[in-house]
Amino acid sequence: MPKKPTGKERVDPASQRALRKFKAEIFQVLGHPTRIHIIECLRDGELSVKDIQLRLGIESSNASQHLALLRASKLVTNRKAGNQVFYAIRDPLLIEALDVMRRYFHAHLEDAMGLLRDLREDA
Amino acid sequence: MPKKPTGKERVDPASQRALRKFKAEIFQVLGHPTRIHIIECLRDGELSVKDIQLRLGIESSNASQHLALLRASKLVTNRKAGNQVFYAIRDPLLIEALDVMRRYFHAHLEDAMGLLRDLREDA
DNA sequence: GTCGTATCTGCGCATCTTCGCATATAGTTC
DNA sequence: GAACTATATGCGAAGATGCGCAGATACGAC
Repeated sequence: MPKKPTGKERVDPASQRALRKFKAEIFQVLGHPTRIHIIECLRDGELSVKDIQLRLGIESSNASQHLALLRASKLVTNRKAGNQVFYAIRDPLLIEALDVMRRYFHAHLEDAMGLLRDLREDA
Repeated sequence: MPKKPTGKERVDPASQRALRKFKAEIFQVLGHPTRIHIIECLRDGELSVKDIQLRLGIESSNASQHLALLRASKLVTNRKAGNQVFYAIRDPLLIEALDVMRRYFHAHLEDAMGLLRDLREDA
């Protein structure tokens, strides 16, 4: 997609709308603490649903529902192995993007919650 | 503050939970097409509410509500100038983060193609 | 086949979101 | 002061979301 130095690019407005909707859906999927937690757990490799459920301390149905959302938005992949299903982050680019977001979060933590000034993150 | 001196976790779980909640709130604010649109419009500089409302073609109350959310989450700043209020992106780091996300979005545009097709069929 | 475990899905309920309309507040101009 | 524009806020309805529980499905062990 070449960029035109002219003022306005002529792109189909419907496509623009659809692209924004697509972006918003991705962000919305990321917009829940449990799903953030799941993705953070998957950062270092795949996990079974049971693993995730135990780590987060949630109902299995709840885990399933969140995983279904992550699956539907193509953020994760699922691999069936015998009795269980293993989930993993689909594209390492997502991790990279989240790392940049993490820089933003930490730069503005104090704005939103001054109580957590002593928060540290292990790299 | 309950801390685990095990060496495995260096941050207490309550803070971790709070941090995830904070991240989720930011993502959720980004998780709406209208707010995505507003931020994209503000990319190149500040705009008044009226400008935004006209560009997006939405009710002024609707614009105000979305801007209130962006304001509450500290993603934008608002500057009152006489009769009107100008909004701007607060931290260029957000733009940087969104650019990385954009790379992710474009890498997975195929996933969005289904959306595009559905939208075209509606129109 | 039966039993036990892992995962998913349907349902009901409570809560949150989003929109437009109406109204309120602030600033400018006369 | 009145009249006008620009933003913000309250309200209510329609829809979306999240949770736990119960039930369904799939797989392995026996």
